[in-house]
Amino acid sequence: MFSGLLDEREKRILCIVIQNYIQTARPIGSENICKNYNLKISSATLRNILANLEKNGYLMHPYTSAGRIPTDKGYRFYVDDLEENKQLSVQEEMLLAAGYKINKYELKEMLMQISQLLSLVSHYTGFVFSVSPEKVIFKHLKLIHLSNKKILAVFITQGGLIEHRLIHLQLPISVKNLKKMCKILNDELIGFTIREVRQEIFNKIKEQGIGYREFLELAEKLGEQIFKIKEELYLEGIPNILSFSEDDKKVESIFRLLEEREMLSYLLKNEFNEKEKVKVFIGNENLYPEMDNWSIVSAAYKTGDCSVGLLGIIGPKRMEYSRIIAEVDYISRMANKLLEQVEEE
Amino acid sequence: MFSGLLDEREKRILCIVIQNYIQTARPIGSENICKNYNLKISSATLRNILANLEKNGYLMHPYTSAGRIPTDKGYRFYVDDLEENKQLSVQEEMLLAAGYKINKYELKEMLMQISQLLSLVSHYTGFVFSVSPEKVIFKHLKLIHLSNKKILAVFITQGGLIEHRLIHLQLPISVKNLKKMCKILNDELIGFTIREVRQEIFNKIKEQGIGYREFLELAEKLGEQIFKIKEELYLEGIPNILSFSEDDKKVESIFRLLEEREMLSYLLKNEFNEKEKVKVFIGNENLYPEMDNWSIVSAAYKTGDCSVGLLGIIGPKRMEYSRIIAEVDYISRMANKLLEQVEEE
DNA sequence: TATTAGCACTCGTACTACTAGAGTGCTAAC
DNA sequence: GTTAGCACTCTAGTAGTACGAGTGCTAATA
Repeated sequence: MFSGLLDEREKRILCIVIQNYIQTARPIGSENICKNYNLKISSATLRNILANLEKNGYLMHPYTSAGRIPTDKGYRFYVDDLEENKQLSVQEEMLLAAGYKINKYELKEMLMQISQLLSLVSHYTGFVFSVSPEKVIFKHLKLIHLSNKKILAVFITQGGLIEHRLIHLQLPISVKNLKKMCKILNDELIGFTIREVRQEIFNKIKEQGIGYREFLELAEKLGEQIFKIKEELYLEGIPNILSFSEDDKKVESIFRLLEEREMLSYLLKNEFNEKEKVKVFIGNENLYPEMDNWSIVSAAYKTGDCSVGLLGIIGPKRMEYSRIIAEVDYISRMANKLLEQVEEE
Repeated sequence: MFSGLLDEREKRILCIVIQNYIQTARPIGSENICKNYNLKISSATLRNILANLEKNGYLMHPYTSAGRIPTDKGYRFYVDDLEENKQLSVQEEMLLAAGYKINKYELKEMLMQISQLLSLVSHYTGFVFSVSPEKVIFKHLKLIHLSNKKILAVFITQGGLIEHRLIHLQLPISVKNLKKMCKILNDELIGFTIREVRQEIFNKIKEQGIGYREFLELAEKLGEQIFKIKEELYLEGIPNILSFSEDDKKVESIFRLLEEREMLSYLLKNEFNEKEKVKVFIGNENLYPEMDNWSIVSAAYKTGDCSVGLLGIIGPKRMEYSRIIAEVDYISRMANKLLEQVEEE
């Protein structure tokens, strides 16, 4: 028996060890496996196999006479092996479809609700990480004249995001001029990303040569105040994750990590390109030492303008991957469908 | 020495015990107090005093030969005693004033930033609990015609809250009719609370006798979709609270409690009337058993229309009350000032 | 060559026993 | 009212021990 690939029996046993550990959070030993699973081999043979799996890095044991627990490589194998049959049961799917009404009227609220849904069904912590401003495309701007010095600006992106802001001007502007300005901006800026809009808006107005000072002021303030969307993170079900603190008290560092958003931003930018498949990041695969005992199951979602965000769940490394992957997969597909609808309408 | 009120020396010693416990999280005994604080009495006298304080319910000791720790009543005394000189140092005040730029352009974002600020300076978990819809007063509605069947509705409350929503109609509506509808609603609904608006909007349109079916549809959808604001809770600095889990793992239950919002809603409705003073809720004073080891320091804030919300921090019962009270006080006054500005402008 | 039984060995957990020390409460003297 | 002295109590920490789960190795077996 040389190292390298695993034969069927080894796979089977590896999966048993992992599933057992996921369920019980305890190491399991050869004797116990023999007793509980009807493998037609003795515990001695099993020990040989386990030793081999350990030699190849799939398992480890915390001390000499403890049973085996999976390594990250072990989990990785398990998850990859699983990935094919990640299907929700019909009941679950119906439950998900029927049991939750997502609000389609406001993108932000919708994202929040999706993250709630993720937490609800997974029993871990759900997150939705919104799209980065480089990818969001401007569609339409409305400037509403509340008074000569008070303008309500509302813009809509191609993905259906709506942002509003109250703008206070130093120099008064007339209704007529406001309309003019609005038309110019809509004509000039359509199709730009929000970041570009922010950079260009002042110049566009200047170029037009209609250099009323109030135009320039408004353009400047619009750029500063409204075209300034940022990545947002919706986290729901935080208490769920707390119940898994188990051995170490590193939960705190996880939340610090999440609050910084850097990690999710990194994943979004580097790990998800076009495909919208569910991806699993196990323990140290996340590159952050704080994530040592945790895994992320996530998928990208697309808004109407093809910008991408990230959604998924964070849970302990020993999570029920098969269930969770199926759930995240389902919800991400649901999210994409919902977002398409927002766009169409 | 009969029970009842505390004399100066007793007060002094009570405060020493509490401060010590706040700093070290350990019981302290008579001998130690004598050694470290220059009281001109022996440890035996001290023991008599401590026993007396315990008899009166200000202190307790977890077991026979442990030192004393404060009870809720003890903390309460300490905090009430403190309340007078809750002043921020000049440096701190300047730091707070200079170090943080609150965004004044969007109420929701502002509230979120305030809660971040609370967490940042207190090192505990900051919260801002927004106003209940019964108290928010309608000011202005804009209906923006995007297409015949697609309306962007934006409304502004007297407190400066802006809400928008995209409305999809079954029956097309013309620009002219939309304007008409908008005018009617603005005339009829000004001064109502949002809850009332929601109840009345359909009737108001009906009463006008201009019963085009598209008017009724729009009125109905407006009521359903946009005049539907709810209490919101901004929580920041969750990791901070996790580092205080100490003895028991009840942090989880705290967060479940917070997610439910009921407690804060209760406080807001029952404990804060007109005055905008900082209030401290210690341990079981909160009525929720989960709060046993935690305290809330909070203050009400007012938006322009005199509706009220709650802000503050949640931290371990043994927190640095004097510092925290001063900070919450300062930030709540700052918030009120900011909100006044929003209104004025 | 793969499988198995047998067995010595390892190490962590759980339990017990013991000690040191911190702190109390009481008493009697000042 | 204050203080010194002292017996008493209880915890935290340490050490010792027994148990048992599990391993890894060896030699026999199919």
